[in-house]
Amino acid sequence: MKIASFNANSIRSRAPVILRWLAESAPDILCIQETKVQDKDFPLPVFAPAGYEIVFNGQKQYNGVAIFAKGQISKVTSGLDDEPKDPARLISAEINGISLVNTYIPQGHSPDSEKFQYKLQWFQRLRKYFDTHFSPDDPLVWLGDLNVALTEKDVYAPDKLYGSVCYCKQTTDALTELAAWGFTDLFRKHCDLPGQYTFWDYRLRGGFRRNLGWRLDYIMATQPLAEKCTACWVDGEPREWEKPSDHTFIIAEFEEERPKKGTGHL
DNA sequence: ATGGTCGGCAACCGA
Repeated sequence: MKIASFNANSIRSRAPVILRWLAESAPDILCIQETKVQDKDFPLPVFAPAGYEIVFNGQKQYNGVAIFAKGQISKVTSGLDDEPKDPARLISAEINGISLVNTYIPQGHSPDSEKFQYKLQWFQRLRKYFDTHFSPDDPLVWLGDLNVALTEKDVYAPDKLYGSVCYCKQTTDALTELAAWGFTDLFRKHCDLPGQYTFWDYRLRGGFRRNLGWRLDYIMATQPLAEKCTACWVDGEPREWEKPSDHTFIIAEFEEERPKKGTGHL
């Protein structure tokens, strides 16, 4: 069983990339952020041949989240509980007995801005959301573009970049504290290497080739699922795609539930 | 090089 995450930066523009990746990687679940499309314009016919059930919640121009799944999707909700709910930044569902929370956390603009305070509040509100709806004992996956690089291994130039909205004390503390609710960072569980990124700024010349990246996209899981995770890796070369992008895919693999011996018919 | 390039959408905002 495989679960993946991808910031599409426009699902309509990135559709050919997503279709090809789905065919190659065959995830059971793919969560997408920054679809940048209103629900009435979501390109369902484009993705129909891939054979996924799709749920989504978007808005005009910015944000937007979606879940693709091979299994049946149930209990779909959007947004945080309190105002502003930000329904185009959080979509939750249940698939094959697993709860999923797919988030696109605010980027923060600059550390001295109101938008940065809003970003920090988002982590506080998300903790309340987890407290209200889940227990750390539930099989729960929280994934998406969290807009935080957790440690010096997660950015290309930690000394130079420390203090930016996606890598500073407030944001790394916010994510560390929220993860302490009961989540394991599945990528870090399996790989201790620096230089493993999911985002490269378009504006840096040769940024991908020079690996001037950030690890901003995560697959987090509670203990019952984290212990079943057998691998987690970043996948794809986004500057080489037919529609080059600034994010790449992250994917986690879990043990299949196997029928127990001796319980079948002879 | 304290820069620059995308996407949506039609002048700029957001990343």
